[in-house]
Amino acid sequence: DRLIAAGEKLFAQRGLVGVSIRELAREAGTNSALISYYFGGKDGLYEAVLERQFAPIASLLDTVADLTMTPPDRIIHYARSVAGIHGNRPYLTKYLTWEMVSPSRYFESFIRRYIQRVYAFLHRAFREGATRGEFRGDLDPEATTLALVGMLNFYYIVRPIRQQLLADGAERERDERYVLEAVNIFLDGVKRYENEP
Amino acid sequence: DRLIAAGEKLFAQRGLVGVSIRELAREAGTNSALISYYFGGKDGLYEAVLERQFAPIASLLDTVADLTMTPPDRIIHYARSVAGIHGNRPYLTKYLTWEMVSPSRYFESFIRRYIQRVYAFLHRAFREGATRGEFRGDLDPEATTLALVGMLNFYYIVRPIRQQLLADGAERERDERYVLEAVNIFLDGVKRYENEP
DNA sequence: GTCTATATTGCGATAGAC
DNA sequence: GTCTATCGCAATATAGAC
Repeated sequence: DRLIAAGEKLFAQRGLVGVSIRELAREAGTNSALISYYFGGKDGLYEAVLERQFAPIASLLDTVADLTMTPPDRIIHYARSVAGIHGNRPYLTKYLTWEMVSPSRYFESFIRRYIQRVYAFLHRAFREGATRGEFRGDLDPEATTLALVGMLNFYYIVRPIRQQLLADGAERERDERYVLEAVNIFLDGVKRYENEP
Repeated sequence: DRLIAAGEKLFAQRGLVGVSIRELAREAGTNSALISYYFGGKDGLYEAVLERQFAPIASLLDTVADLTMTPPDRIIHYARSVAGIHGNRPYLTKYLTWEMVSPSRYFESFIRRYIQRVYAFLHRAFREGATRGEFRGDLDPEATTLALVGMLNFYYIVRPIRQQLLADGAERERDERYVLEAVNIFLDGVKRYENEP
């Protein structure tokens, strides 16, 4: 549907309250009455857009939650998946950020759930890694989780600003290099000392 | 001025377009005509609020840019300062995030300048640390800078969500613990290997 | 300086033609 | 199913009383 495509673009740029139904209709090449007809109003279109944006995340969380992998491998796999998701969905970070800075009425229903699943997955990996002696035992799992999630997500939040500073193509490759380097730093900082008891 | 105080609170919660001058006037206990009288309109009030929020940052950047310190100490000092600033200015992260997700017309004028100064400071610390042999020589300074800034700033972005998950007081102390632990992980991940040439 | 009252514009939603 | 026209409302800004 062209209206959803228009919504994905405009809501990402200016948020739910920043876009009018007339703009949405113009972008989609139709009229504003169809938004009410198909989605019951502007909020309904926004909800449909959110669902489209977050739909593939659940399945990728399933893939990454393979507990036969070692905790460090799980984290590396997770980080690579994050890069893949954001590569395919350039607006996803925008929606996450919009919903964190000013939650819509749809935040509680499923965005919060996605955040909790990611958090639980990483939290568990850190606890298991510490038990198995792969990670330092003195780390607070909550802080460690937030540090990793922050390193990875903030990169995509500042992406538009960064692109203005360093203009050129090959962004996809640059994103992958960043994720690998960040995880590298993180895992070196998190791993068990050689002489730790 | 009570209008600025009202603006700091409401703009942080719902952004520039999400707040009406009537709400601002009600929050300040006056009427909406005074916003135009004193600030020339809603945008002018928003600009005044932004200036108040970002004013103390420049001086703190000066403090932290003491080049007699070693690069690792500079980074620790910077991280502590970040925690201090956000402790005193609970809305600052909101304004940074709002301006990153949907830049207002004031973004270019001084928010971008603040970002560039922080970036330049950290970038320089990493380059010098690598030259002096305190940090690994194979790290990309840009990625390293973004990883650290992301670890620290993302923590404050998700702070409201985290507080709902883990309800209790003593937040200030928890913030400091997080910053110390994150920097610890980061510096361990970034430091020169023992047997590196 | 501070207020009320109002002019003007743009919003979301909908009625009704086709 | 898609359009135009419009209703009712809330937005910002301002004129003018005090």
